[in-house]
Amino acid sequence: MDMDIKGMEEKWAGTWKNRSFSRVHGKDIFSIDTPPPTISGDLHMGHAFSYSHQDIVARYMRMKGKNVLYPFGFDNNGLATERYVEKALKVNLMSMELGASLKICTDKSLETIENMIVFFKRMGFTADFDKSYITYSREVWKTVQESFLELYGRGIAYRQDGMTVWCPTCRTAISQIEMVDRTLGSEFVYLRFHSDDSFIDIATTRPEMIGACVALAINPEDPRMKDLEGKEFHIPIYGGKVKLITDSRVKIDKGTGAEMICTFGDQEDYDMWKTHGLELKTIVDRKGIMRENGPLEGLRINEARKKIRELLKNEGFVLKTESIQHSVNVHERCDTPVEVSVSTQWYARYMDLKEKLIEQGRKVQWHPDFMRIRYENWVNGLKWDWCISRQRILGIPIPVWYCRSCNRIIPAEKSEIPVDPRFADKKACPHCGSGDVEPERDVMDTWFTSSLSPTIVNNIYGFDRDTTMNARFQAHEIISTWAFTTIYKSYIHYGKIPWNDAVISGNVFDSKGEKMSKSKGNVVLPTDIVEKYGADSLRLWCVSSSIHEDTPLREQELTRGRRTIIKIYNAIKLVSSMENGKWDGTVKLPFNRWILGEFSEALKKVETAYERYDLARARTEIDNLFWKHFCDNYLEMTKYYTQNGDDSVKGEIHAVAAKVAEGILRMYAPIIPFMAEEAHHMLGEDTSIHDQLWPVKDEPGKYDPGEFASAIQIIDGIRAERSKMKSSRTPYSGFNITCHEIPGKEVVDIIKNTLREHNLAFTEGEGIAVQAFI
RNA sequence: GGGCUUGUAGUCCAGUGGUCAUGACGUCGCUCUCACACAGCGAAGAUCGCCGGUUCGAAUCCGGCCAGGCCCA
Repeated sequence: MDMDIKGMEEKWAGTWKNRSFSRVHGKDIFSIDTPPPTISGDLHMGHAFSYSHQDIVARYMRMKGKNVLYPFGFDNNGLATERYVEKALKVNLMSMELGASLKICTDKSLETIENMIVFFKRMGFTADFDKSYITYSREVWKTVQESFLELYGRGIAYRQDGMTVWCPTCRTAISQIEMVDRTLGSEFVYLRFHSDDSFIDIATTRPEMIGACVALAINPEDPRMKDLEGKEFHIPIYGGKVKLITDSRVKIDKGTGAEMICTFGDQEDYDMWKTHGLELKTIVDRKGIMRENGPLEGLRINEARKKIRELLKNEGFVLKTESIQHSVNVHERCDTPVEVSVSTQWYARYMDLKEKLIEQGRKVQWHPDFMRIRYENWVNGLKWDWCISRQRILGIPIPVWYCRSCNRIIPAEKSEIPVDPRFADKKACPHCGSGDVEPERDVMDTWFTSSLSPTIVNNIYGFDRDTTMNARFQAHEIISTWAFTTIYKSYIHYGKIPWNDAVISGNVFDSKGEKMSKSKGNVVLPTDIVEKYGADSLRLWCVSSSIHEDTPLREQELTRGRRTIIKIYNAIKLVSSMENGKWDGTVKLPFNRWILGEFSEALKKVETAYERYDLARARTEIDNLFWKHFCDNYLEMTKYYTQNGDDSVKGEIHAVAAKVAEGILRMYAPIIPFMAEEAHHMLGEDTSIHDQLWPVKDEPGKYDPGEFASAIQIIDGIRAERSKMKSSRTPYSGFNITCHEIPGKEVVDIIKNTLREHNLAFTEGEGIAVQAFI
């Protein structure tokens, strides 16, 4: 009979829709720091994948009697949401009135969140959606602004001129995350700079920046150094002089081994400028137009580059040009090479904390452990403090004002927050009393918010805000952002680690192992998978490889998952049809003792695997117990005896089969909550399996599955031999079995009855061999 | 370019020193046996990325190389 998986799942999803699985009182708490999904569009397989892992662990921990704190949030602030809203509603937020665009963003994201929750519940996720938070909310603002104020008060958050990356096409500041590397063809121009009595040759891809040249640089190891040290060189075309400086970052073997430093051609220029305290000359505006009061005035960058090359050639400064391929940072959205400039930004200081942060990272248990190395590499490689301000609209406002009269920063009072200075009434400067006060218009980097997820959760649930959570689940590509900033914030605020365990997950790929993306057209929607295979099958796919592994979405895994569900349904149907009989409580039948032994051993392995977050292993062990031991062998053996046995035999089989079946279902329950619940009810239960506890093991050694192992081997051997005979259409009347120890009559009868082969002859000998005879 | 990581039958995955390398999907045989043909039983299919080293013995440890992924430059 065909099974209606979809109908079954929807029945239970309906039952659970309005119940809460939340149980966060008492002491023995297991808390999960869940990633708030970014509100940026459709649900994707990554959501289904990583949230399934968390839900499986949450369900397991509940069965172990833990009070599971499984909070949930949605991240609806930041650039990703802005873009999503702009695209979905075809609006330009930056050109609208601020209040209106914020409202549009909030409304649209709330609508999207509703849809996400519907799907998450359909997946069977048991997070505490009733109490879920959104990052763009007053409650979260409060936590985040408190954090900012504390950092400001302690001098950790500071305001300074710093590098900004601009996209001249989109006319906006962008973050490092939005840049991608492109290899582009370009031209290396070799130029000669003269001093009064000497010269030096440099090579550059950006000759148009020569008007912003503030120094020439050479490696300190360079042999030309001793002749040229301290000399000043004339800037071609523009006049004026620049000094030659030395810096080990200049590569001796690149170009001529000398560079011109301009403010700013690229990030390296910025680094040099900062390190050596050079002058600032700005000649490119934010639209990518030259503003220099020179020959290039008013030209676009590309036009300026052509023109300056001609001018330099005509004046005899160009030695040669060569075509090269080099890597350029471009804006991922429009492919325009980015420009670097300087603007005033807020920073959070951590360059002085590297060692401490590595130490903190080592207190966290990483799963798998090598993810810790990625974290440490990141911390070791940090070069600048964290720029936390963003020139966007949808973000948590930085709660400060500036006094125009005494130029001081006025932070919000603790009692004022949450506050949006952009809308707050103007106030008088507490320092000089002036009413000429200007609000900060920048908002914070979304990671400044995400980094506080444990604090946000602790606040919502009324725990001390520095409470260390049990486990963080997150993907590996955001170790350097989310995991890192969270560890940093926890250390700064509380001197503690945010969680004991960090469970790192991989990405979802398409069936060919490639990343899913809209442009490739290989996106598979989780909702479609649920429709076709069911949520349980999808959850089974989620544990088809280790959590941290990048996992391709393969049809075959989903097929296998669906087969598992159907198999469970049928096996449980058989068990539930068994007669009750009478049983005195002692397990006498050898196959009953055997399956109880196998069950106990599997239970131990599955438990260990769950504890280690090794969900794939847990699933494999349960599958093996269920399919191979329980269905293929155990249930086959019971058939003869449930038909022909007396009442006590029937009673014993029914009791053991039901016990093992229920135990298997409980082991499966965290992974496939729908089928487990359905089957639990088929066995005559009227409670929910998800309110039951983890099965208790029999005392070790009570049932030794090894006692029956040779019987299983003999059965396997006869099956193989019989199949061979039938395939080749060779007639046979019985089997000769050679084995090292001939089983007793009871076991021989079980073998005979199971296989319905009654003509078996046993001989003592080495190993186990089976041969058919005519 | 650097760090981390992965590379096992047509496909996906398990296995971290020792009998003929696990399981699944697919393929092929046989069987519609009273839970299940969305099944059962069986078969074929792997030079365990390549090269070298350690070892009595390596898929498993070490080194190098090649290819994919992620992060960073």
